[in-house]
Amino acid sequence: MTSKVETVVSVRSRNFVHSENLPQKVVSLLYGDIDSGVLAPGNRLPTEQQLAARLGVSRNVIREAIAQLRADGIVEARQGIGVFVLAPEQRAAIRIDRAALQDAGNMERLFELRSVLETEAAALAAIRRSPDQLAAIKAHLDRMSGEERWEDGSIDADLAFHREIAKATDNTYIHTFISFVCEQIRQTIYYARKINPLHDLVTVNVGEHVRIYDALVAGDPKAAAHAMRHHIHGAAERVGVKLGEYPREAETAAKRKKAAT
Amino acid sequence: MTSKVETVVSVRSRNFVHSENLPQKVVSLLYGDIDSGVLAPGNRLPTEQQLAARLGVSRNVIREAIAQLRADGIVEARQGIGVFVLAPEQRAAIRIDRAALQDAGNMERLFELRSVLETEAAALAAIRRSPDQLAAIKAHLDRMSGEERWEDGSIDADLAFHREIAKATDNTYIHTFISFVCEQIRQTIYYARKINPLHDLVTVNVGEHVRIYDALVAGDPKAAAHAMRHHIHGAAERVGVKLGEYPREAETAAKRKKAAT
DNA sequence: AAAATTGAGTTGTAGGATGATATGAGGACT
DNA sequence: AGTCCTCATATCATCCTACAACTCAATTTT
Repeated sequence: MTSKVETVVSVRSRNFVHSENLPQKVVSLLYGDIDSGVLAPGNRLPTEQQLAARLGVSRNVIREAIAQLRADGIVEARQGIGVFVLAPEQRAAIRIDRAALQDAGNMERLFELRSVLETEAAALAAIRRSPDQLAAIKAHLDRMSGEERWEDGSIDADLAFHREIAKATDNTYIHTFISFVCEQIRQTIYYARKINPLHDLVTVNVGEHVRIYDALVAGDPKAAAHAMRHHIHGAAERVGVKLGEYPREAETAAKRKKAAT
Repeated sequence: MTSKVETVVSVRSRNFVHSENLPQKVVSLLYGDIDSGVLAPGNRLPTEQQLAARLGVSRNVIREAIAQLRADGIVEARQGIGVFVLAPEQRAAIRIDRAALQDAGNMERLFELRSVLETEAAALAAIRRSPDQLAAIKAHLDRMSGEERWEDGSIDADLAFHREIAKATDNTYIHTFISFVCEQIRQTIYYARKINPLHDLVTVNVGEHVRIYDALVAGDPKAAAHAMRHHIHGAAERVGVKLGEYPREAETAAKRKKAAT
């Protein structure tokens, strides 16, 4: 078999809460210990037997959990010695706790990341989009417009619209990252709709998308970036999140006080 | 025990041929079958026992391998039925061969993503950075300046500088994403130095960093973004990659021909 | 003192046994 | 005939024991 070095970007476990595996629980637990510093980088994990005994599961479950951590680059297992926590620089693993996304503050940060990524992506897409990609983007836009209310289909079309733009950047990495974020957004929206019914501002939403699309057609990166940023800020507000001022256009914000973390 | 749903972005590296695990081999094998279409989306995998018998390993090994595929969102195991290959849309898992990073084109895309992310991050950091974070950034800058040539230590300090800025955005997601990209960059640089010795333009490099730092101190997001963008384009050139024009400042580029993907 | 041996501890692999869950076949009842 | 129930079967999920391979340190031997 090939000895490739691969990079895997993965969205783990969709919204099925139904039956979380035992190994998954162990993974969450160990992740928590590592994040909270109980298990610092360089530390050795308890032995598989100890973990099995402490958590009341079999050693196989522990092994599957550790296999995942190892696959994610969080720990390193050395036969005959033990399992060790890797330094954050080495681990290069992103973990987004989806439960944390239900916090409004985290949702705000997620939308901010989205703004950062997609604003520039729109500018790139405006320059590079092919006619075919324009058509695909238009198709999603039409599908979105067809919906009367903000239903699931509309959300799917909305996100597909954004993914298509990301694809039009002709940059796999940007596409990958934005797809990833979009998936998070989808989960977040599903949750947000449970706690408070969203405003049915389809008209506004579609209008914002149309402006983005027009900028792409015109091949105007500046306009595309601006329209995208405006849209994402609007979308954030519609799910109950208020983003800060546009960083690039509002230097005055530099004077506001910032509490140290 | 918590019932968290998690999302993980991970770098998996199995270039170490020395001790490739049995489960890793099985993962590679199944990945290959899925990629090549032998196992199409919707198909059911052979049962654990069949796989174990066919590959001559124990079921535990098969289980660990499948657990990883499941963690990556490639397959879905349903108790009592079997393990099924997910459709690419559902799987939301993209595999990037790191060998591809050694292609100049991919390196260019990676730097482009970096530009997208860090430009905006610099603007945010200019607004939000705390005094402590400024000090930390300065420390990395000094460490970088101390090096005579572009050695490993200098590279580490360089990347740490960027990570610290990402951290100063006060946005965990942005920080995480940029850290991830930085790690890819590090791998890329190590490779790039093998094929052709890099230019030792430490002075230039440090100068660019100083400009970024000054903008952060001044709290000027526009200047920070501009300095960062300029720096990343310069850094890309120093490793032999020429990025396109600044998308936001050069609308004229919209007219250039673009071959469809 | 240096080298070889031994032993304990740990992860890696093997294989069986049992529980949980989904599917489909067959029969009983309406 | 159609519906519902029960049961056998297939499969994953978990548990268990045992052994192999590896590392390290203490012990013994040279």
